[in-house]
Amino acid sequence: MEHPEHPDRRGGHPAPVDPVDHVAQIQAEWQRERPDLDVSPQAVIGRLHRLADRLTAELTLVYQRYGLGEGEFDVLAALRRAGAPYERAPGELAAHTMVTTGAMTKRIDRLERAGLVTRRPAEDDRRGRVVALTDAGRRLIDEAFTAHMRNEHRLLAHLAPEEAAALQTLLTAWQTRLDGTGQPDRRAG
Amino acid sequence: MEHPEHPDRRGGHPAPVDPVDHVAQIQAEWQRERPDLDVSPQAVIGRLHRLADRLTAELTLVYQRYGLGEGEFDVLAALRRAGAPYERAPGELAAHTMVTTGAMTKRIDRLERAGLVTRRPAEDDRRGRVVALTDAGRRLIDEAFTAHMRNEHRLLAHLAPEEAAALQTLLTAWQTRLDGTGQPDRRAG
DNA sequence: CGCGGGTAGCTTCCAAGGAAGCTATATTGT
DNA sequence: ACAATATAGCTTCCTTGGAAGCTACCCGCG
Repeated sequence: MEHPEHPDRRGGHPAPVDPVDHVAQIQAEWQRERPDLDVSPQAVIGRLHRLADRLTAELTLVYQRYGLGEGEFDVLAALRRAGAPYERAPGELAAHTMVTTGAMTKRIDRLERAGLVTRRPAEDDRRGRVVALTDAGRRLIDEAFTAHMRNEHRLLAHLAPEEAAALQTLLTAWQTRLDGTGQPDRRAG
Repeated sequence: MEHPEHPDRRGGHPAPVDPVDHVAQIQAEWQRERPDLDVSPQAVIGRLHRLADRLTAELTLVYQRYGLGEGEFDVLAALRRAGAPYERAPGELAAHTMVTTGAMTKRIDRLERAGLVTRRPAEDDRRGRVVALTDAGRRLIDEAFTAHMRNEHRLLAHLAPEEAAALQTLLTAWQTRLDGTGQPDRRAG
């Protein structure tokens, strides 16, 4: 992406934080180099991406404290959310967590190896499998999710309640409208 | 992540779009399973992530039309933005695009193989390298970036100007405040 | 009954980055 | 001047996920 989007990435030695505002600086450079273009959308889209990545980095820190990656956390949370007996089919989990079934197989592999979930054949349909939280898995995700929510509260506390509400409204509206008429950009090159 | 966050991922057969609102549904499930927790932050953080991923998916479609991945697009854009003669050190590019130098090496490898950039030794410092856009590279990124901005305008058009302005303000404020006092969550377990 | 399409999960291969360490070179302190 | 340290870029290995295809199985229809 041109993106001013793309903030942090996670580990490594990526860039220092910019003084004024990285996005604004990038816009200024484009202004100079391509004065024929109106790059104002970057102010929103770029900042949205940077903020999302920043938040992801913060949230990931908590997952790590429980020995979980983002993917594993997602799966455990989906199982926990399902309610007792904390079971779901791999395909359901894939749909819920928005990854392919191939990715889900591997996530479950890791969680099974860690003793956090079990995998057994489904009773009715012999193609099917049932993934279930173990006791250790349930305890872990309960603890981790509690810490996760504490963390989200902490992050959101930087906004006043009205600001948070306004932000939520705008995000929901945009998403909804994209889903609505949202045909992708079809124009040729 | 628990995340309602994590929307689309890109390819594959990930989930269908939810009727009401995936995030709201997830919140309801947590409400039932963990009534002791206040999961309201998900309404903002989750939706932010879902929207960001949705936008990324849309933007990626345009990069693909030019045979570029997100990473390559970023590098070409950073070089183009630098102004004539469109040159930068790999380390600068890594910092600008927020990836490790290892990732940058590989991006440059791909772009060099595609004939879009060249790599030559720096004159003053014999450890250094200079990455430069080729003519083909400059032409491609100029075209691709034009299409990219068209695409961003299209996506942003779903918001009224005042909405976009308000969103930008909120995003900037949040990011700034996170950068400010933003110590990560240090609490143990 | 048994054939054929659809479905579920898994496997294999590939793409892209991060982490850490290597090499060559620059810089700094004494 | 020269040893110690820092820096630039690259390389290697590992992780994660997507793409596509495989196998087993279900189910409906002739």
